[in-house]
Amino acid sequence: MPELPEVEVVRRGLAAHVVDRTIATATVTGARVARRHPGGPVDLADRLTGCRVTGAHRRGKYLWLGLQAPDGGADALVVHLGMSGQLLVGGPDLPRPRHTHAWFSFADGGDELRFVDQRTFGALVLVPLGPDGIPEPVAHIAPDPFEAAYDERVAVARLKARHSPVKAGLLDQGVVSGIGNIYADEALWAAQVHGDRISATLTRPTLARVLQAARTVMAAALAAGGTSFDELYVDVEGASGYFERSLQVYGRAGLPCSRCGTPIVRHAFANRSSHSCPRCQVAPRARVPR
DNA sequence: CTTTTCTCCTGTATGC
DNA sequence: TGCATACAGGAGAAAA
Repeated sequence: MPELPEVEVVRRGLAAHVVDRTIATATVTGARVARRHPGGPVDLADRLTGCRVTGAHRRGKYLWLGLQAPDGGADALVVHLGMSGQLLVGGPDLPRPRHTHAWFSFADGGDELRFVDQRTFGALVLVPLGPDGIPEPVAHIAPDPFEAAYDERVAVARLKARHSPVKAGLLDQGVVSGIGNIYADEALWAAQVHGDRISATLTRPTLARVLQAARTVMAAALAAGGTSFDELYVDVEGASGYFERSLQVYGRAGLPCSRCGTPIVRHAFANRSSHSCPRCQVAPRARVPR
């Protein structure tokens, strides 16, 4: 997290607050935030200076700002929020939050845009934007369920080809993008499928049901402004969403399943945790090593 | 080639 | 009170 709904909330904020403005100065502190940028932090800041922001875009959990460079070239500032990244707008006279790793002022003298990231898994990259409109750092992930380019049959086929737990497939951004640990658990609960079931052993209609559940739950979360456990997951003005109160399994270990009353269980999954209803979501028989 | 594990990071909660 | 440890987890590299 932040996952697709939270990233989309941020994208909408950028569209409202940053698009059609021109960057006057750019500051990027430290190498880590620019570690994916070939030229490093100084090059990143230099190339942002004077750019006009032409649009705010998203695929899955990746965001990018379309940019018109002073020389007329089309670039994209690709942003991944990682675990704790935030894009916040704030007046230039207001103190920047702790863990602000980059900030941009605009020629109109209005609010700055700040990239704040406590756990530093987030990253910024500036790349040329090709004619297909998808920046190179985003090209390796699959479309998310809200894009016109999304094809459910393709996503089902990819899941059907995997010999791994279906939850691992949902989390693989090359299968379908935008889903993280929270919405994977929520989608599997809604579809009444246990995440440890081997993807290839599930029927195509079942896999389609899981994907549709993921889309439905993420749409509901977006309508609620996203999920916010604390101040880390907020929109560009720092406001929290309220989907947390609608979560059915994530973070609800020991609490009754809203469908059947059985206590929700939490269990280890790939060095993470999964949450499920032991009655609604039947676990696969443990594979016995021999 | 596919799948799993490891690693990056900091604030908060928990246990002794 | 102080210190060690666990946990949160996206995604790419490394290992299996």
